[in-house]
Amino acid sequence: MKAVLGKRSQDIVEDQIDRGDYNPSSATFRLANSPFYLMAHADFKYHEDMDKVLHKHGVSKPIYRVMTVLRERQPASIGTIAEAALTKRSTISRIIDRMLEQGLVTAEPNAEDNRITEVTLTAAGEQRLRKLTPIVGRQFMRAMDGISNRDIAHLLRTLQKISANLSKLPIE
Amino acid sequence: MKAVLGKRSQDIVEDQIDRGDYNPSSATFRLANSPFYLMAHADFKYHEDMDKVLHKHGVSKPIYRVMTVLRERQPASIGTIAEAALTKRSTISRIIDRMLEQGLVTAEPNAEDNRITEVTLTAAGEQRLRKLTPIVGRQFMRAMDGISNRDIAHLLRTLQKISANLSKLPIE
DNA sequence: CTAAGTCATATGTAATTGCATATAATGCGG
DNA sequence: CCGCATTATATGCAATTACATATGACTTAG
Repeated sequence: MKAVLGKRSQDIVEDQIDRGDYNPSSATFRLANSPFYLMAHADFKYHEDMDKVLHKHGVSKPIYRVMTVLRERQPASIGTIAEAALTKRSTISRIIDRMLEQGLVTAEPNAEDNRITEVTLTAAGEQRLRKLTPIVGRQFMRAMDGISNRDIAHLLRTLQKISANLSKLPIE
Repeated sequence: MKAVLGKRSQDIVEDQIDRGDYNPSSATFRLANSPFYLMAHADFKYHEDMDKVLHKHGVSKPIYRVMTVLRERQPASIGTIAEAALTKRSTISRIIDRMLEQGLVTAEPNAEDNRITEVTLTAAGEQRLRKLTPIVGRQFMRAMDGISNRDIAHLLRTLQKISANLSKLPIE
């Protein structure tokens, strides 16, 4: 593609052609400048410290994630939880087993469709979650130190666009 | 902190106090507006499709991640790879075993310090990586569709700040 | 120069996850 | 109303991961 008058060719390359260094297929690509690597890195560090604290309260990372999903919509089916928690259904099925043993949730068949298992937080589950919330809140504040709410809003918009793009039909 | 003349109090609250809805301990918090959930979601979707394609080429997600680390610095020790690949050392040790079986890497003890295992991509490993690169590149372009390079640069800066914050001393 | 301490990796074992499949319930075409 | 396809979950089994610990190599105090 040729440069257009009034717009530097560099801009055209950067904005519309190949994403330059950002593209993992670029010769000058570096992980430290890769959006997806940095997302994974930030998410990893965020949970790394937190998991240790959560474990002291008998809650693993996947269990915590299921609890946060249930906080928003209850009751929820195994499939719904799996999708929201980014985990396979069979795995969620077993995580719910562990949560049942701990008395954190109940699991009842749906009255209208007996195939569906409806999972609900128990009072104990709700209480456990409330206990953990401030810990997670502090970690969040720590992560966002020195970042304006305007920048967080911008981050959200970009991440939402990326998620939406990737929910369209896949490659190949 | 007091309001400063010339700055609306709303800005002060939004920029400096409690992060409002973004904070996981807020009563109005929603996963769909949570930066860390969205990072995990975007990263998950990004790899979900890609892994299927990579598997056809005999490369799993962790193996691919190790290869991208090695592309940047070679040779690299088990510990170095583990840190960069966000995976435990013992796990990397076994992943390298599998890569050795596939002839993707060599592993030699460091001449000066015999404890260290130096891992290097073989010619076959380099070739495999080159073969996969355009596939990953297409997935990246798909993810970033409709997002300007300016926004990507902004995203990077914010993610780098978050990572830096989380690399400081942990909570509790 | 030696013994204790530290460091890097490897490995035994247990737990977790995912794939493939089984089971059971619902929906639908005829 | 029947049988076949589909859907939701559960489970046997294999692979992966992590924790705890072992092994071997370097480092350093004395």
